[in-house]
Amino acid sequence: MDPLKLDIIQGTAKRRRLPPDERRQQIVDGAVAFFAEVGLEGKTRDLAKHLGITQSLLFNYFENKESLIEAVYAQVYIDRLSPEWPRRLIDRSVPLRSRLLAFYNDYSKLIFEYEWMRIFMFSGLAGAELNRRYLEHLNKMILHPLLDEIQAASSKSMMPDMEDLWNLHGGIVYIGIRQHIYRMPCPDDPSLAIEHAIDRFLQAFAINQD
Amino acid sequence: MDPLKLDIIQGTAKRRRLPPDERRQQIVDGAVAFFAEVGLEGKTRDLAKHLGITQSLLFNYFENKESLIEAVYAQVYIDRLSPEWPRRLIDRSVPLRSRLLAFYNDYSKLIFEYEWMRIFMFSGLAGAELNRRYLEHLNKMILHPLLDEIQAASSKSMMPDMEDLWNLHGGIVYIGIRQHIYRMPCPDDPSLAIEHAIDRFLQAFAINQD
DNA sequence: TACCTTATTGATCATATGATCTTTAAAAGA
DNA sequence: TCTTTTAAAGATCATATGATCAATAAGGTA
Repeated sequence: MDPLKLDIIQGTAKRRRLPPDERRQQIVDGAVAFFAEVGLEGKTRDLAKHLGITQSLLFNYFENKESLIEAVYAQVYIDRLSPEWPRRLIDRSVPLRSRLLAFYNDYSKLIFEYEWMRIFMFSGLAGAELNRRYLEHLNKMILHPLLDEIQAASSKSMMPDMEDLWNLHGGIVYIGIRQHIYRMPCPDDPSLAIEHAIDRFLQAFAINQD
Repeated sequence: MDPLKLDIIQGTAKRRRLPPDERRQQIVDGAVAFFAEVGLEGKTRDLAKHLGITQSLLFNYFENKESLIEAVYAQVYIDRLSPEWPRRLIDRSVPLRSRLLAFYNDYSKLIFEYEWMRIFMFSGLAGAELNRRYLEHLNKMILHPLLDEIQAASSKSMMPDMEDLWNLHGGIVYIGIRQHIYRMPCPDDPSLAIEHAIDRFLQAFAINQD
């Protein structure tokens, strides 16, 4: 076991000086894990204990609890939506099915993480502005272009609308909700379920599934 | 405006005696609305203010905050899963599609309620035992029988598994999540989206959609 | 090694919070 | 109208919690 960890448990840990940037990052990392576990109303004393530092040290790096949570949000939300996807999703040199599979397999790897999933849900329930912005961004940069692609590829007699696409999206995201919010047993690898969901969707709109 | 409500706002409300059963129910109803809004860590003083009573009165009716939350859980969870559905879902005198439509239209009416949706999510994140039991019950009494029905109706070459059914279920439930957790604009009536999702599902498994 | 800078600690404050208990008064019955 | 019962309020307690600040010591530097 890490000797520092052992010292913390035994209460015999010596005071350790870290460069401010490093300590700050350590606190944010710990806060992400901590708040993902217990929610954003988790107590600063518990977080400090979890980190093996004093509670007062937290306020040396963050003005108050709110700004610490802002840093947690930033760490969790930043770069979740890769700027490459909007381009790749509309690249018609690649079959639509391949694009959908590639996107949702990448995307699920990101959002099916314990910390992301739970902090997203906690912040959503709390009505966080960042949450709202994220969903608007997802809608505008991913889902709308995607709907255009799917509509372009589908037969005119049965075009999907945005609500249909949300259904595809929601069915996939729900795997992560089952796993990390409800802690239900789930497949280790969701890619097969994702593939099937995408294929059912494409089939319904008579889209070539080669 | 309700004169009592006005009195509460103006702080001129007179003390009102209610029969204990009635007051208790009033507290539980108020607590459901209150905790759905702010989460289970909402403060008893805020709840009391919301109800127009003193904070101490809460503890006249509930031993502690935990037992009040238990009462909230009970009110929200009890009778959500009608005992009729397991029977109706396996009634093969009715077409499978009709059974699915009837079930999910009924079910969505129940779970797409603001209070239910949010308290379910709050309690899920908190790891409440009742939440776990509810999902096990849903799995055993609804989804498993449903899978049997769908498998019996589908062509042998492509049978859905439980993960496929969770995908259908999740895609539908996600409408409520978008609406009440993320507060996104959603269709007033989800029945069309539900119908389309069910039809895509049935089509994929070559099930008669008459 | 001695010194200096400053990261970290420990003590402490003000307020918030769940819970308790005595006092008050609303409503029913004599 | 007076009395009785008890629902409800008001005062209060013990602890929890976010935040502050002076004291301390780790680790680099001369």
